[in-house]
Amino acid sequence: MKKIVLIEDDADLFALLKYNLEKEGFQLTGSQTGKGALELCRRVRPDLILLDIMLPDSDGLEICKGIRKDAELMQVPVIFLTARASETDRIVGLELGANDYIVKPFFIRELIARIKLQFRSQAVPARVLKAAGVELDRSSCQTRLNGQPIALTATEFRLLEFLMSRTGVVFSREQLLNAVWGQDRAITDRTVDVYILRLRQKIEKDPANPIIIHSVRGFGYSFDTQMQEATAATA
Amino acid sequence: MKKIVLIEDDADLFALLKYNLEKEGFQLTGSQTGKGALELCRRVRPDLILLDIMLPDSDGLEICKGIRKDAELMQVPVIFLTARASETDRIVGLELGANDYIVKPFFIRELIARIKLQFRSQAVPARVLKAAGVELDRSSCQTRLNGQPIALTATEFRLLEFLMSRTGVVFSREQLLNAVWGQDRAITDRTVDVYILRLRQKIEKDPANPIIIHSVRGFGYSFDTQMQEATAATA
DNA sequence: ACCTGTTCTTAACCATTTCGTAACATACCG
DNA sequence: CGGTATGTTACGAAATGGTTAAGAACAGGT
Repeated sequence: MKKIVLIEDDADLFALLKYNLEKEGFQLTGSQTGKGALELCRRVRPDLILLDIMLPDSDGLEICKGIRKDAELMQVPVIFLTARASETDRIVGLELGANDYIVKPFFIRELIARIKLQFRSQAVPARVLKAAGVELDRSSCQTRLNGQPIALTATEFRLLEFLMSRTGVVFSREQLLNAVWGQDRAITDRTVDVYILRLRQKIEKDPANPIIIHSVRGFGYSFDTQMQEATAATA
Repeated sequence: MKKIVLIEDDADLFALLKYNLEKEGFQLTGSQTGKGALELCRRVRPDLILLDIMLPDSDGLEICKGIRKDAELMQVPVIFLTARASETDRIVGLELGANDYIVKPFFIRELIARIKLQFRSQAVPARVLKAAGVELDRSSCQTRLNGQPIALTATEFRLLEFLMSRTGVVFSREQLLNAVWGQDRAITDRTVDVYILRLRQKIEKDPANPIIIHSVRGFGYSFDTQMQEATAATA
């Protein structure tokens, strides 16, 4: 659960924001004065700070400067709440390290959207396909089976990637050739069989009885973890 | 000078934005269709992308997905231009990697503020890249290995810098040439190999068995300290 | 402008790995 | 049983990447 610190002197707005943000699932701590705001932040270690720029006893901009100087808080995103659009220039122009701002009056949903934006852009988009114990990382071109790295050649990797990107879908050899080998190739469709074999040997527990990469007679192949065997199993 | 790509189908708005953003000192390229937007971005290498969400021929959200999948554009901030506030939920909620959005109609100054915000928050981190005992200082262009300064040529430095700025990501020779040598070069991709070799000789303990700069056969190279060698499957 | 040492880029060679195919073996189906 | 689809094996061809060497381009000093 994400922790947010709110520094806002207007009691009504403070209560309104607290109510709505908690409803949204955030853990809210706050202060209605600027004094001690920094100490509060250091204590709480929030994931985000909402900072009113106009405070009766101190300046929001000063507090932000303090945050950026503090080694522990340096990285925490700060969203300013400002009363006048004309202030945005100061917020953005100065080297304050503000991450965003919002002009009062604003819609709560707008604020929530901007809060989520901060959390989102921090998260590195995972480019990993995962299914049936097989992990395929598109950025590092690595493949793991139950955590253990396995060596795939480039073509094997691309084929597996394509199959895993649409699990459960059966592709004909023709389609696989187009997708993995390219449109203007000149190779036999039986080549696909060989690569399916190689993949099975590398990722199936029992390559002779594949349970991940299935053959669909007359149609093609599919990566499918759900598929049930039609024939009765013997024990 | 910061380069911005603008994808906006409304000709009037396009012209208005182009005028104002260029006046502000940005270098603007753009397209009024969604088609080819990705190619445009790849060619221009913008520092920021402004993307209308509603395009006549394609979906801005799809373009954004494409941007996030492209290794070279992955990190470029995207600001959405949206016609309705209700769309913001989609922008933020989905895993699109939008960095900000602005609801039409908007004040130009507001947009400019948000653009600067992106550049600001970007500029803060990573003056020094550090990994696997390699320290690379972007401002002084100095490199150290385990504290000891090592001499890199300009190209070696840029290549290492690019690889280190995205550790774990595999780049093709083509991508590295684009990123390090520039898009309108005319050199063989094997040149990359030679530079990789030189970097290895300078930073790897055993250049013949590199553990920092990895070759990923069929794909390219990556700077990766985590990578574990995949052993051939044995029974 | 000239010299000089550095850096850049290419070409070539070589060891390996990977690719694609044919051939053979086995399974499935009516 | 015959015919077709798929599994498996083995092998030559092709591609890939590491490495070396050498000329071209460049930069800095004089």
